[in-house]
Amino acid sequence: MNPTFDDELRCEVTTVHRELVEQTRQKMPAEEKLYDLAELFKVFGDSTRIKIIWALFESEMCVCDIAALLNMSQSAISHQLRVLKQARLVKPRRDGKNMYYSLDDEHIEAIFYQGIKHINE
Amino acid sequence: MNPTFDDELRCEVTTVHRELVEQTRQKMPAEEKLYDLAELFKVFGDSTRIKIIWALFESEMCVCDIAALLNMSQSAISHQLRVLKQARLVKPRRDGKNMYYSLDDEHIEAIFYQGIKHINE
DNA sequence: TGAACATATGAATAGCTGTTCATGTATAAG
DNA sequence: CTTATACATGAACAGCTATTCATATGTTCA
Repeated sequence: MNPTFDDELRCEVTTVHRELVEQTRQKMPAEEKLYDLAELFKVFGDSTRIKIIWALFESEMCVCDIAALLNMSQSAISHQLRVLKQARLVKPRRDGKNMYYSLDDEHIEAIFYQGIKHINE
Repeated sequence: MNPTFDDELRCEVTTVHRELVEQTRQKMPAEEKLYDLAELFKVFGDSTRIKIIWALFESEMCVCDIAALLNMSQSAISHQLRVLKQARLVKPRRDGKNMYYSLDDEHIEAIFYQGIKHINE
């Protein structure tokens, strides 16, 4: 069942550029893609996670190293590592009692680099 | 006053790689930079704002166009445009009763492109 | 000037998020 | 087997956020 024209262009006010809106609607990526993109950036949108990732640019680290580096509790770091792992941004490696985490994506640096360029303007 | 060695390496557990932690600490950007970076990504971390930005890749649009395109209220869009404006990601242009918004940053596309590459893996 | 339109904004609220605390699980060593 | 260590995890809670609702501001036109 197609939505009606009114459904697609509902707006409290009346000055809508119908053609532009229709064209843009058709060029937009699937709703799900845009949602996933927002979810990815949401993961980057926390300074603790940003710090963890930046630390891992340097080297893989165990949980306790990261906790000491950021002066935060082991539990807090572990929770955040789980978020990063679920987003497939870091991956764990067990060595005895320690879990070593490292970056699992080659795009992160490019994303951060562009972000830095923006905030430096 | 320098913090003590204990202050810098506090961790509930004991296996800390002191040298690595110290080296990494010195290579980390200033706390404020990392905070600002997180704030920037936080702006991208909402699907409504992602959709607005994506729409503006196509063309500048007035508030009502965007509201119609996303089938959301004018007020909701206006609030989000304010967030984007404060982050210096969009800029407004008045034409009569309408406010036209357009992108105000050339890094956004590169950031989104890398993000898309990650979620497509 | 007054009415209609387009947008902005403050208050309120429901839903989400990051940390802490307590506790569970996995590994190593004696 | 027991203990200690390193990490994970569930519950709880405080703080934040995105939307709605009501209303204000700014612009055009008659």
